[in-house]
Amino acid sequence: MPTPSDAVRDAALSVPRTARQRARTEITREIIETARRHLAESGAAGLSLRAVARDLGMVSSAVYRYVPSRDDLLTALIIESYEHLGDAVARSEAQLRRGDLVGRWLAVCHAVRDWALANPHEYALLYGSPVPGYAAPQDTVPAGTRVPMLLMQLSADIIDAGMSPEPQRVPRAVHGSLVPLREGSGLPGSVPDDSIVRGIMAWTTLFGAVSLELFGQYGDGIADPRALFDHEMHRIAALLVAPDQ
Amino acid sequence: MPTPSDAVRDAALSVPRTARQRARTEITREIIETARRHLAESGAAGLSLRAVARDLGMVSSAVYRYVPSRDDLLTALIIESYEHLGDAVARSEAQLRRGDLVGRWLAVCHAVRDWALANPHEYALLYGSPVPGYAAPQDTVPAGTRVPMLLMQLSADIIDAGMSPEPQRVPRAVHGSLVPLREGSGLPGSVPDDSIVRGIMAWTTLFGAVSLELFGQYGDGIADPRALFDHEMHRIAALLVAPDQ
DNA sequence: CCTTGTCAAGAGCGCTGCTCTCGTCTCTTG
DNA sequence: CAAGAGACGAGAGCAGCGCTCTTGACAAGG
Repeated sequence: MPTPSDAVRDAALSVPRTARQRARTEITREIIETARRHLAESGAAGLSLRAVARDLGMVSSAVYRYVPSRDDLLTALIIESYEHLGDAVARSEAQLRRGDLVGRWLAVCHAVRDWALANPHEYALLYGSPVPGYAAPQDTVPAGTRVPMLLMQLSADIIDAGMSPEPQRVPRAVHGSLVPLREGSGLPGSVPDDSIVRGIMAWTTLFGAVSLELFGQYGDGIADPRALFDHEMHRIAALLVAPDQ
Repeated sequence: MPTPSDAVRDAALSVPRTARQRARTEITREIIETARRHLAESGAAGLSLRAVARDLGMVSSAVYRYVPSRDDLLTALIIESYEHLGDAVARSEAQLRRGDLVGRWLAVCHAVRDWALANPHEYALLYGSPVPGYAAPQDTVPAGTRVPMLLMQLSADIIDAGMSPEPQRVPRAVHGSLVPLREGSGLPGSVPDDSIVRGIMAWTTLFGAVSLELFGQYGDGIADPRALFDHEMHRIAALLVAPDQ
């Protein structure tokens, strides 16, 4: 008695057994794929289970054999999109010399921005207002932390290279605030609070800049958003690694 | 022959003449008010013209005499929300001594965050993913730039007080990128590019921090978001005004 | 072979945004 | 003051949505 939730999971793992099960995971994958195409074209708000079914030549009720609900389909798309973004960023960042810390930071920045510009609806789904009530369940967390994790690794590398800026004192309350993050991320205890704060602020500014641009907050006030973005991220770089090179 | 768009505008201006017109602006205002209540409770996605009509004891088609479409209603709510946020921020910032530049910056930060926490759905409507296709027309621009304008004024005051940090060199492309913003904001030409960039980055980090927290990107990694936010904004303060006090 | 379980299809419920018509009421003009 | 022009509320209706339930056909396993 396979439930639709199982189908979504199996489609990701893709470990079929009988012909029935193979067909099942196959169709589930097709549904998610078609939904991803619709998402890219019309955005999350315009994603319709019925339209997806129509595209696949099946009737809407049949889709519910494979997907429990529209929200679950969106959740699957969220996870998939996080992975796509994570892949794009990791791929871009991996091309640089490990010792080129500033270069790696800038690579992450532009990879995020480029991906967001290429996939605006997906980015909006990930980082915009949470659409379906407050859907985002625990399933999306591991995928969603990939980019922040990558930045944490970069922070650790900066420390190892002895390129950290003069550590700044961090208030007691902030130290306590970071405890669950330390535990959840497996960050070595030797990383000082100051570095974590710097990492968070860098990620915050990166996210903020991309979102402001993509969500139209600049209006037509900024002629060349890429130039501004690049400059901003260069300035943040000075926050992350000491300028003495 | 009053069009529904006129009704929405008149409700804001409220200059009635005949009894008919007074009733018209009155009802239009009630519609927007009820819609704002629904927005606060269920979010933009859950806002239904029919539900608003039901709440007002009228039939759905009657609402269309006053509001051209759901998107226009949302646009009206966007403008109203921008004004509310702008009021809250301006009120909070005005309470501080003009010379207390860091204090004014922090007041703006906490006013934005407090308002966002108190009105999450409104904040999501303003700064989250643009819901209705790409609605946000020109009407929302003046209201939407209130907070950034306030920060621009703060930047100008910092310069006037001679408290600006050592100006940093700004690339040619970035200078050009800022031209339309200079023209649109009536900023005095004496304000250097560097100050504008600092202002944009401050606004970017403020916006990013509030959005990351409100949209659930911190997960449960941050125990005391307010403490972290306050600390981050203090650090940004050092970017805006020279630490020599 | 035959039972069990999976499947696609269709009908249907309640909701949505939006349009059109119709009878009524009000304001304005002759 | 009366008559025509215009604004209005109510209702029916269309197409779409998410989702549920029933029905009949098919395949898998005992």
